[in-house]
Amino acid sequence: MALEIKPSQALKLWRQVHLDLVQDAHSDLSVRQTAILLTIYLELPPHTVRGLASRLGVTKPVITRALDSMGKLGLVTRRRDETDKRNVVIQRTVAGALAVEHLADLVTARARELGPA
Amino acid sequence: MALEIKPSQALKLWRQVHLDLVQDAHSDLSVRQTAILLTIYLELPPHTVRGLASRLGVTKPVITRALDSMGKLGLVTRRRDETDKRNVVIQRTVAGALAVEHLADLVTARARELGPA
DNA sequence: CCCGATCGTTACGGGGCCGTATCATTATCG
DNA sequence: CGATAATGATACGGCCCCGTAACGATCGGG
Repeated sequence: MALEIKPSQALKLWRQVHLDLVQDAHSDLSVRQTAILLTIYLELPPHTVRGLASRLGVTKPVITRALDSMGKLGLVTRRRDETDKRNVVIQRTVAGALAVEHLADLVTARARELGPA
Repeated sequence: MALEIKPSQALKLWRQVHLDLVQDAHSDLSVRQTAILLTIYLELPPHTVRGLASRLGVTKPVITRALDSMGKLGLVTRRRDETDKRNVVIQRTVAGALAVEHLADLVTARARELGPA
């Protein structure tokens, strides 16, 4: 059951949601951070720094720094893996889940307003 | 003719396209720059710095700097308005149109791959 | 004609993110 | 036990973006 969307509709949707994001003071996430956040909340745990780095095709420091920033915003938490203390397990938070849900609402709402052109 | 999309589909779409953008070396635009680019290419000309600033809810220097960056990438061009030499008219370019088209293809392709959940 | 208003740009200080290289900690294997 | 590998964090230098404030150029009304 694929989602049929015309290129012009896709652009309108993309633009409108981005306008919303720019004006929303709480949405200060970069493209990379958004990709990380959604991967954490959509793919099955556990998530590690290394796993996210290879999944996104970026270096590990990118993930570490993004987790620092998102941690300050309360969107994710880190905990050491007790079975292998080298690993760090990234955990979801209530605030993070709310942010993801907010984004989903934003996209669906703007999609609903799209015209046929 | 609204576009019906479920929240879970919206999130999957958003995530997948963002993963593509992160891995695409040519896509180095921030959220703000993307909003500006799409506004220029989707809304009717003429576009001015002041108009874009008020449309996005940001200050004028933000627009000026974004146009500088996007100009270096060849995505837009500026020209002084001869009738009122205080104004600057932002113009589209072939490279910018291609970039917008590429984004549209990306979104539509990923939407087509979505499952029903 | 002049002075205020408007437009876009630039200057400044601050902060964030990047990639590479390196580090400390921990696990693994001979 | 000791050497090696693996994991995540940190240091460094560089670049880009931000918001505020100021600036030069241009227009327009009195």
